[in-house]
Amino acid sequence: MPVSIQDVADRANVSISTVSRVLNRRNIVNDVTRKRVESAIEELGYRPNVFARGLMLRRSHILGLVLPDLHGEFYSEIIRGANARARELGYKLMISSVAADDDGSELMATVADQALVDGVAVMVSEVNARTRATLSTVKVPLVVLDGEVQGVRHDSVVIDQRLGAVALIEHLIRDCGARRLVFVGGLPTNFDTIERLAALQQVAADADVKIDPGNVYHLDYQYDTAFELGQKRVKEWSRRRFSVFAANDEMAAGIIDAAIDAGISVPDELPVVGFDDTRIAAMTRPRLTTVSVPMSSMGAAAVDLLCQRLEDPSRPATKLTLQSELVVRESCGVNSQT
Amino acid sequence: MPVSIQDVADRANVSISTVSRVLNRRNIVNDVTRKRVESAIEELGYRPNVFARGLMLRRSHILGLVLPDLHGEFYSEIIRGANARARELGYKLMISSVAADDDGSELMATVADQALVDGVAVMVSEVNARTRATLSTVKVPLVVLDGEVQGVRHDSVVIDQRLGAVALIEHLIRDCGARRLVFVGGLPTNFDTIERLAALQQVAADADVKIDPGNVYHLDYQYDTAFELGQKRVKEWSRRRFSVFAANDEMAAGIIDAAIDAGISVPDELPVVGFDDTRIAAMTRPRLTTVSVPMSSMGAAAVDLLCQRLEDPSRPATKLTLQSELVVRESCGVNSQT
DNA sequence: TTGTATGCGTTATCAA
DNA sequence: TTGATAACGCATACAA
Repeated sequence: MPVSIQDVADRANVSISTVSRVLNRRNIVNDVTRKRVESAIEELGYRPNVFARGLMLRRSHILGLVLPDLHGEFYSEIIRGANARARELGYKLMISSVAADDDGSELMATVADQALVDGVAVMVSEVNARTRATLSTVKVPLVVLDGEVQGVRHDSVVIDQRLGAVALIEHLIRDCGARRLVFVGGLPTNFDTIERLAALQQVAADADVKIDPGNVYHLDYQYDTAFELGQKRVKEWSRRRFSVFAANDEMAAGIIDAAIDAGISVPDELPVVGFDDTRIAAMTRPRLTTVSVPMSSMGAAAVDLLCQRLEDPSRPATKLTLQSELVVRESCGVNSQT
Repeated sequence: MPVSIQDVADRANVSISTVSRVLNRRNIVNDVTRKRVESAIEELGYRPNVFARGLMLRRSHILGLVLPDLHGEFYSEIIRGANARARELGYKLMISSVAADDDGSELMATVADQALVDGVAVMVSEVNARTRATLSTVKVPLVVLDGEVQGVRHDSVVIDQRLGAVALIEHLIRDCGARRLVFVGGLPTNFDTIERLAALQQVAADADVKIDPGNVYHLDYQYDTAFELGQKRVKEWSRRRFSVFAANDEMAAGIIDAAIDAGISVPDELPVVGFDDTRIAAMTRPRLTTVSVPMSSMGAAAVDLLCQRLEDPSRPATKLTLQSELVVRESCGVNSQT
């Protein structure tokens, strides 16, 4: 049933080498024979066997993309960006996700599965000894998304959250007059949470604004849990003139809705800002002031980096930094339309 | 650099066949030799070459998943479900998306790329002659998601939107007293839009409720365009006591926000319902009455079907139907908590 | 229980 | 410009 290069050769009365040549470097074969081979290919509906070809060329033209099972839009936007670029460059994408709370074994299995990919982009929500050990076993070009793994040679694409976060908080403090802040983040070990909280603390210290450790909450990036937290705290926060910095839009939306349900006006009685600038940010009322993070660009950049290293393996390790950007809308109290 | 089965054999002082045997979990290998081979494998960090193996076994253990570039959450939920099940069954997932407005050539290219997958699940936003022609060239097991392709042998998993849609509209008419309806859908050629509109028209006819063709809008499933439409129409709709049936949650959210911005109360002055029960549905105020659609189950089912056919190619074509379900919240005017 | 030899479909090397 | 043939790494029928 499967038609091989030999079948084509037979039908065109040539050798398999000739068929292979019209397939790959078509110019070095006589016009007439080429036509003959081409129509044989056409008639037989011949497609080269990917495995045989991969065996020879040691290339699959497949890239791996390993993601933690993230809060929705991030996830899909990275895939979208990576997918689009991969197609442009003639690659396909193999995707797997490993649970955010993975103990490392799942990542291990996933990475081991990558035997056939030409390169792999990995996003780990948390870098620890185990992930480091696992990633050090990767034999193909490796790109780490949104993080760095010490002691492992890899390119990386990171988002400079710092700049956007700093701009956001400065805006909150300087332009909106925030004096007391609440931080609602993900797990304390989460890379993004760490970065965003660090930015907050730095700017707050500079501006002589207090962050009480009791006002740092670690949730799970979900709307529901943030909403529940909001239900409990929102009145107090409002009374004490707090402003809320949520580490993603979804949690910000949860807080806002809890406030509104409690009859508290956002931003007048409680300013709230988010992070990521997902579609949700334009759907809340008031619309979210947030930081836009180039998610799909990150996916595309990862693919770029992978392909570049594939072409030039000796290239020095590259770290690509993408900028995040403050997006001022209504939820912070100063609607300076950009 | 790449360590082959021969290297392992050498190191363990056995032949490659023995290595191959311990690899394929054949218990027909002496315990002592097996141990020796296993530690050789371990020490060398040997991984079987996927291509060589594929060449022999004619199996890659990779499944293809082709999706249109859909409205966010649908897309990622299907991937999530498919990915999880694929892992359970020992398969990997290759994902590609083809633009919803593809003229067919992109789908063609994508499908042609699937040469190495053991099977492929395809979701087409629109079934036409061209997609049909393209899909008929697929040589591996094919599962069509949310649609059927005449004349092409394939399994399929569809969501019975009809039932959920009918329940939704009956609820709107019977329980909420809707007498005039506006439909806001996607493109007229979109499968989901067609189904949902058909359900609407059927129920409306049965209940003697009018659907003026002028009140059927075809947008693009996005929040923004629905919001814009809402800005123009919401007052008139409210004045004339219309209810709005949006074909997805995102557009419903757009309409609701436009209404609220215009000072129109939802649902009191304008009931609005959505479809899909995405996370957005719980984030609107009022919360959306909608129809829950088992998105991730669809992905998982697709993988199941693929694997089943892989095991038994002669199995008759299967059509798996997943049920959708009415979810009553607040946006329709009757908050009968389920 | 283990080893030898063959073939899977392709590209690459070399000779014609 | 073309053809014969040797790899590529693995699984397997068959021999030992």
